[in-house]
Amino acid sequence: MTMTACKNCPLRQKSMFTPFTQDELSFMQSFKTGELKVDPGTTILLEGSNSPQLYTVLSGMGTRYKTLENGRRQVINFLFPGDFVGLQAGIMGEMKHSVEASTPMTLCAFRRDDLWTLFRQHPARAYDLTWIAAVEEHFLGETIASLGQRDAIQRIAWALVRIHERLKAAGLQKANRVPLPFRQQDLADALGLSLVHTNKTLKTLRSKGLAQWSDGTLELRDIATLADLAMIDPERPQQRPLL
Amino acid sequence: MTMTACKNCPLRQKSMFTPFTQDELSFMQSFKTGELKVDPGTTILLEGSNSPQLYTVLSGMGTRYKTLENGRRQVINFLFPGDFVGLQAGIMGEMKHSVEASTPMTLCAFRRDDLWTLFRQHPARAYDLTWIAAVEEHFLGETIASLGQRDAIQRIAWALVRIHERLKAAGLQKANRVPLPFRQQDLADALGLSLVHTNKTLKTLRSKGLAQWSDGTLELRDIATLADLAMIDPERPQQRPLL
DNA sequence: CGCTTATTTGATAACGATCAACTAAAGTGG
DNA sequence: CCACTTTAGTTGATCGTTATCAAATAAGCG
Repeated sequence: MTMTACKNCPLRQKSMFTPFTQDELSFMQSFKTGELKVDPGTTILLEGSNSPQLYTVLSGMGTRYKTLENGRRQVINFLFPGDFVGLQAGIMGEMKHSVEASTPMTLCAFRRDDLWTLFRQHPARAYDLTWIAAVEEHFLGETIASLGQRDAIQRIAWALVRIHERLKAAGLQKANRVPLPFRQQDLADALGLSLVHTNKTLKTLRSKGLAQWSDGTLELRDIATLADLAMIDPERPQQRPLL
Repeated sequence: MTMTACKNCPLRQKSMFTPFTQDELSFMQSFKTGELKVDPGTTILLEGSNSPQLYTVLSGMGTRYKTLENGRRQVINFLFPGDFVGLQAGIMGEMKHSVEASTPMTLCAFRRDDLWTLFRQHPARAYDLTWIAAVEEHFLGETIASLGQRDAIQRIAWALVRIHERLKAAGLQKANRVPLPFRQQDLADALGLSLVHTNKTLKTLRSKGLAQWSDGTLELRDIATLADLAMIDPERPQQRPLL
């Protein structure tokens, strides 16, 4: 397999301050075990399973979710290009949630067993990984605050703004439009709202001229008002500090 | 300062599989910069600040929370002995939440700048840190599922069972009783419920003989029924897999 | 002994869930 | 090629869980 480290790999993105050494590059090549291409609807990782793989999303989008005993589904977050998947399983030994593709996806696969080698031999990459974990933890904390303290319209405004930011950062924005190939049910499950109420709330935002989401495309027409509605503190783009 | 690595430090707890080397022990000593003792009500870390410190909780309890612009407060989680605090600030450069002591607390303080040294010189400890971050991320995911998919009585049952488990693991259990020195308002803010409804729901659990929480002590009388009520999948104790 | 904080309880209101039905688009198979 | 099915989105009506308001009790505490 001829390859350089994946172009969209977060381990690469985060490395702008600490460039790869030749040794690291060759290690990355051995760390990567292959690319995975999946169709929409495919379950990439299954709750309770013991996956030997870690992944990086190279393209496509998906959902990370838990299923409760009563059948209800909670989408923990959406997966976008550049996201890292499976660190929990990689490090804890068992998946605590499932991952499903919403679009065709290509993923960069790593061997879990190589994680330890990474830590031993490439502390800068290990630090990158922990940085990623810390950033993710931060977003989960914000999600908790949304579910706990925001009402329906605030939650949806918050989600749309954050998703827009994320996709913009991933370079997928064109004139305030970003691709958002999920169903309303997915957003509802992410925000703890019913499908019906999610639909009606989206209609409200639409009729107010704030945001439009249809045919897999999200367009934010008034980000300032949306951010204000959602009580979002203007967040500087995440950027890793120099070591 | 004469010291060994703190007894309750998670970096020590998690190291049962990879014991400290003499070199590491001496590093831990230099890594630790001191102990912090604070009174109830003290804000240990403030949202938006740029703390140069990381902490480990040695004793006492506290809350980790965010405050929204409208003044509402979301408790992200409770802090118990053994918990690690400030990794986000340590690695991202800025606190995204506040930390406040609910009881007198003693904390073990580390210099943030030493984190990188830790990664470079002690990969096993760095791996421990990432393990901790992954476990925390898992719990946040479960919290999201609770806020999104469980109703009031399920949320409270879930929280009480999880808290009980956590305190038991910390060795604070005595005959199904654990210390829980928080206010009902804290639990309400953690679960996204109003104080009034939290109070009424606790009463329901009490009258059903399932759980009793008063005077800072939580007693679970019927854990099986509570876990069933909360739809908790029986979770094996978190234990780090061998490398 | 007033003052504050935490808990408790009842009454009322509202936000969002649930139920039901309909439209539109996209397969699918005979 | 057209019934038939399935999936996603939309809308209206009703119900219920939970928030909000109000007030009372009780426990520290200067």
